[in-house]
Amino acid sequence: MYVSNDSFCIQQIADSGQCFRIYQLTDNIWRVIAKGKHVDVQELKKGQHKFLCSDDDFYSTWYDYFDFGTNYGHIKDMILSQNDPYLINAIKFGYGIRILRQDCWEALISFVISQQNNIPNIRKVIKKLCCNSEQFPSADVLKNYSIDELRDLRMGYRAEYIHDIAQRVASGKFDLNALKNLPYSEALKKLMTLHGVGVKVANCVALFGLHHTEAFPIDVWINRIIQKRYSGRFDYSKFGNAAGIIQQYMYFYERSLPVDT
DNA sequence: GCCCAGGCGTCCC
DNA sequence: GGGACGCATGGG
Repeated sequence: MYVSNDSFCIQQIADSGQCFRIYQLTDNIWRVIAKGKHVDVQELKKGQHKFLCSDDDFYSTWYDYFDFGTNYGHIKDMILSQNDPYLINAIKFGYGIRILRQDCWEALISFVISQQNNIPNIRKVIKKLCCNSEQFPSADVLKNYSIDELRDLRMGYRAEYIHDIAQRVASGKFDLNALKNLPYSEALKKLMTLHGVGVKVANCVALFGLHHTEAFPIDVWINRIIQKRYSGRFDYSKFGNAAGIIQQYMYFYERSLPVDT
């Protein structure tokens, strides 16, 4: 299945820090694991990819996952029209970034693990959590792990959070499915009732797991950008539903720059 | 040994 | 409501 799209780059998405289960197989092929299965994606040249799967599989699974129903060209044009030099450079650099439509549960657990952690390590822990399989453990499976067993997966102090969240979701005390019907601000509030989920993690779950693209997660990198490039003030709310996408362009671009620039 | 990484809960004011 | 602090782990 050939895909031609100027706003899609599998390498950039793999390195964008929004998902942790895309693995580089060769110099131009990446394996994407999601929804209990995988697809290998080959970059032929800029803006042109080959999905190594059937057309049926592409349209029933991966079209939605990679958010191909959204026109990122239009979103970029809207952002570019603001004439913000930093954002212009960020979009030029991260032209192939998109917001994936990930599973909410996986996003929740992944971003609890992500706190005070670095991306290579996050990927490693999640891989162990999945027992090297393509199936991300459900709440029903995770609830049976003891805190010590979770610690053995090198989660550190986050093991207690994961344990507690798995109990609450598996027991139905926390209704993950109900989250999907809530508007952004209410979903955020609900998420933050979970032990180990603060403002940042809740926003990541809202953005990557619930596709609330007005969410604007602020981690150490984004905070640094706001301090360094915007004198401590950045009004992301003016971008509305594009705020979360802008956040990804900024995050991806800043991390590519050499220090002290 | 130090500092940093897609932070958060707790304590204290 | 804000500021300091501890927290596991791995890499530079």
